[in-house]
Formats: sequence, structure tokens, C-alpha cells
Amino acid sequence: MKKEDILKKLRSSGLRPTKQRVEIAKFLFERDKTFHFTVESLENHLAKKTTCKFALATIYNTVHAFKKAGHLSEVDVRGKKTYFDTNITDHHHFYDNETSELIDIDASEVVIQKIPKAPNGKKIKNVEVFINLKN
Amino acid sequence: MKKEDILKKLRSSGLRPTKQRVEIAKFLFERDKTFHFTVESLENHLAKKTTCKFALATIYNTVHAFKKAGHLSEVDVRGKKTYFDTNITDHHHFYDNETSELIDIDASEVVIQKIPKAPNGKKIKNVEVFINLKN
DNA sequence: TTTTTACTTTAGAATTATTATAAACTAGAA
DNA sequence: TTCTAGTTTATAATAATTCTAAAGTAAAAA
Repeated sequence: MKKEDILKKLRSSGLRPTKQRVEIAKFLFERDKTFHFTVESLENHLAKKTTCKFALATIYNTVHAFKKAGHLSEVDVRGKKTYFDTNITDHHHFYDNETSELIDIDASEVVIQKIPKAPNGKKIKNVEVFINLKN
Repeated sequence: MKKEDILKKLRSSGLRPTKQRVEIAKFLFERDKTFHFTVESLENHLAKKTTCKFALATIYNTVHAFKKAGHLSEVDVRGKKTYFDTNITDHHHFYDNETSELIDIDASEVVIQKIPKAPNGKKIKNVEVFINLKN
């Protein structure tokens, strides 16, 4: 991903390209594979990869702005911490409770044959399949 | 549900039948339909329904003991609070983000035709389907 | 370019959900 | 009854997250 694309991510999220934000964006979006993280794990990765200092609040703010702009998604995981995902396509997850690790499942890997209709005046927004793993 | 059954729930959870615990057990298990709650919502319901006083810690302890004994299940919902469910059968959920309301879906209402195999040395523990609703 | 303005970062305080603690209380055994 | 182990409770502690206000910086205006 080019520098210009990183700036585009920031601009489209309503964020000025500051040193911290550029580092966060580069870390999150300059990669081939999907990345799952919590704010805490992201902070650790940033501390290792960059020389720049990051206040936790900056990471929270930036991640939330990316999420609001649709550049990140949030994953429902039981537990206290919030998990984010750089994969924003419609997809599903394996979850390994032993390691707290999430693994993406492409939407095409899951076929649902039957599903109930939405109640009363509601519509279905999306369907998430969550496969818990054990050893 | 008879009084003896309430006591059975408590005993099988390793809990002595104190006033508070009996009230909580009666409130949770003397009902026909599934009940979804957070510790906070349960506290509010108990305050209305009973004259007994409840420390938050007592509610947390009791609910966790029930969960550990398999009398309650926990639902993955994005957000800070932990949701519990009196339905302990294998089933799925609708989630209405507007109202933060959960609705049960019986396992028979969902048929999955294709699912990926578990990675490396792992096995599938269970599959949860979560249907988000919109208006 | 300088100045100005509006947005940012940051450290630390505040908040929220939950868990731990320790003293006062109680169910059930002896 | 009396005793003992398990309980309740208020409060403190912890953890994740959000808020705040002062100091810093990007980019528009002059």
C-alpha cells in the first residue's frame, strides 16, 4: 500500500495525517493478510515496530475513527476487550478460546440453507457465524 | 417450578439456599420463556419484584455459580456488559442493536449446509449464529 | 513565510463493569 | 444451643475505556 493510500485512509476517516496516525495506519493497512487486534495488542506491536510514542487515547481515537469510516470492523468476542479486524468484508470467524485467537472464514466457506425470518417490523442486517474451537 | 426444584438448582451449583439466592433462582427459573439479562438488569428486576436487599457482588457470585453449573449460558454480544441466558440448549440469537434486545432462535430453525473444517489440530466445539437486526 | 486557527496528542482523571476483601451474619451440623 | 464453614455486604481494587484540559502541530489565511 502506497503512502498516498495511507493518507487516503486517514482523510476519509476525517483525520489529519499526524505522525502517530500515519504509523498506526501503516501498521494496520500495509499488510496482505487480515489482522485481528485489541487496542492493547496494537499498542504493543506499535511499541516494537516504531520509535514514535503513542498515548493510549490516541490509539483508541484513531482506531474508532477508522471503524466509523468503515476501514476496520469489530468482532463479537465474549470477554472484556474489544477485538478489531482489518477485514471489512462480510465474513465469519473461528475463535480459539485457549489462545484467544481469531481466524477469518471467508463468506463463501459457509453456506446457510435455512434461517428464520426477522421478527415483527425488523429486517436482517447481517448474519455472523462464530465457530468456537477446542483441542 | 416447585420450591424443591429451586433448591435443587442451588444445591447442584454448590450454593446454600440463602434468602437472596432463593429469590434469584426463583426469578430466573420460575418462568416458561427464555430470559436474557445482564447483572445490572437482573438487579433492577429483583429490586422491583422482591423486598429483599441484594449486594451487586451477591448477584455476580450467584449468576456465575449457576453458569458454572450449567444452569445459565453466556451470550457473545458486542459491548461491555456480559449477557446471560436461561436457555442452556444449543441455540442461536437475533440481536436488535437499537434496543439491545436478544431473541432466541431454536437450533432447528437454522440449517448450515457448508462449514469449513477446523484448522490444524483443533476441533469444532460449537457453532453460534448471530443475526443482527435493523429496522 | 509568518500568523492564526482549528485540530491533536498526551498524561492523568473519570467512568463503567467486574472482581476481591474483610468484617458482620447465618444455615446447618454437632 | 453452639459452633463452623459458608454468605452477604459495603467498600476497595482492577481493567478497559472514555474524558479533560493543557501543550503541541498541521494547514489555512494573511
